[in-house]
Amino acid sequence: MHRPSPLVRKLSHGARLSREDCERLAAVERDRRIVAPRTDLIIEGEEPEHVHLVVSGYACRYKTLDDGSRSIMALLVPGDFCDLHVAILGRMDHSIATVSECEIVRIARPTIERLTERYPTVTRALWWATLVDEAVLREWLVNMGRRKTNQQIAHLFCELYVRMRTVGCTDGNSFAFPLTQDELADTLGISTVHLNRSLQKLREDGLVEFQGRVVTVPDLDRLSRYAGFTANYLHLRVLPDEPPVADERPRGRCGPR
Amino acid sequence: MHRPSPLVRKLSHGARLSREDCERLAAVERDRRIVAPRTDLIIEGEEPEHVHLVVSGYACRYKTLDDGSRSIMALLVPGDFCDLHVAILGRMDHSIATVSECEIVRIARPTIERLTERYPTVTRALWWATLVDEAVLREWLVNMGRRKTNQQIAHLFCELYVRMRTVGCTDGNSFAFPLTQDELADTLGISTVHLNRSLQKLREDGLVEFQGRVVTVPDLDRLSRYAGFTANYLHLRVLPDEPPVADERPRGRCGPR
DNA sequence: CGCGTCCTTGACACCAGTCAAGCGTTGTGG
DNA sequence: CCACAACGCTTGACTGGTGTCAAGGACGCG
Repeated sequence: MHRPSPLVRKLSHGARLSREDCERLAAVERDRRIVAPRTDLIIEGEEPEHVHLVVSGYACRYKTLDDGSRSIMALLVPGDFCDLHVAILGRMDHSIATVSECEIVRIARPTIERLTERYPTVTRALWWATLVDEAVLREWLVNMGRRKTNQQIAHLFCELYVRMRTVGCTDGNSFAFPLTQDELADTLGISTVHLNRSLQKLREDGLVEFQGRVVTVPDLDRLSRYAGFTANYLHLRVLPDEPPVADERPRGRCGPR
Repeated sequence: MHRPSPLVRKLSHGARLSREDCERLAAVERDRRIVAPRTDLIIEGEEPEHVHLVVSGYACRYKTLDDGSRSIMALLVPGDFCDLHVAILGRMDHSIATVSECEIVRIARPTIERLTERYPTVTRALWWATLVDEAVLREWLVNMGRRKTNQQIAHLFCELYVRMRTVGCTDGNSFAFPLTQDELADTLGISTVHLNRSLQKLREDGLVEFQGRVVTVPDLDRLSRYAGFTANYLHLRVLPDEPPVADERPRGRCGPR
């Protein structure tokens, strides 16, 4: 027996998956491909035939406005679907790109449909995943609207730490974080310069370390208190006290191999 | 034959509902109750037994932070579900309150489950509705992050005009908008004073009128261009050129009666 | 070695938040 | 019917957070 995939780890918080369910999900994940960093997977306006799933690395949802500014509306980590919704909505209303090098699974739409027609538990799990995505979006909205910059950054790091841990992609107190500061600024809705200075403040206060595409959170409790972070909106079954998995990837990578 | 309910009008953009489907949905909407303005329907942390649907009036999703500030993460207008997700996620991660006086339908969870088990088209329509909610959240994130205040306000008004029109709640160029400026500021993530001054600017420029809980958009095209608004993320089948419905409610109210 | 990408820093302007007061409207009770 | 209170909108003054522009520096890659 080998370790479960990020997807299975994540979905097991959303439904009680039988061993068969897990195997069905695993079967779907077989066809993987490596995608270079900063590569578009889907572009706004397309009507893709495949659903994409991140197995390792970071991807993001984004939109580019008329004036050239960019908004990153979601970070996709291992176990996250990129576009489960497109089967129903039809046309993409935003683009998706890799941030780091990624392993991506492409799943034909009929495969998903077959899965959801036959296995209600799997359906429920997928349903759950998209609802959690929605909850994350709401929290980001709160973050941008009503928290001050430092808290906002800290909050994002708390969230990512917990999300990465639930899919087994943390290494002790650290996790991979391949975004440039420009990209991070675009996800927080602030300017690069301001982000840079705020980050320095957080480092000075010993709340986070940030070097070489790896973020370290020395004391998650302290950072959470600082940011006003609670994991409730992630709707994890096993609460975030779940001990980090023992053996993990070395620095700068994320996802199983 | 009487006019379709806001819910049915809205969902018909998401799936090709048969007449029977429409009747099933209408049946569910029979048990209505009036709720006073500024009343909580559900509070963060609860595990409600019912799903709520807005038939008339405005409601909102919101969170209150530790420092007392409030963030409004969604405006719910006629035809919108408040908490379809709670059946799967279990616990509410935010609260929902009425803004104006509302007509609210309460639907027992088993009723929803029965509906979705038997009628795939209805299921698809509900699925679609929650995905549109998610798309709206993404657009709001863009709005807060990368548009300047005036555009941001204008964009929200464009969105609401189109949403209200698709459920038959506009009156020519006008629609009900019962939020106070404090509430509007909390949904845009800015301060009341700043909002007030920005609003005045929009009025001076003749882009929107705003009086007595009614917003008027004299020229939707102009406002859309100003705000950088496109309706694509609302995923409506009939594009927003759809002429406003002929007979409509008078000022200050919304929703059928 | 040289170029490009990303991070860092300084200077400066201005957008936006806060505090505080005034005004208008509404509704309620004497 | 009027007075008062409550609420929401508006305004001014002031401060500080945040964006912009620009330049320098560190690092990695070809």
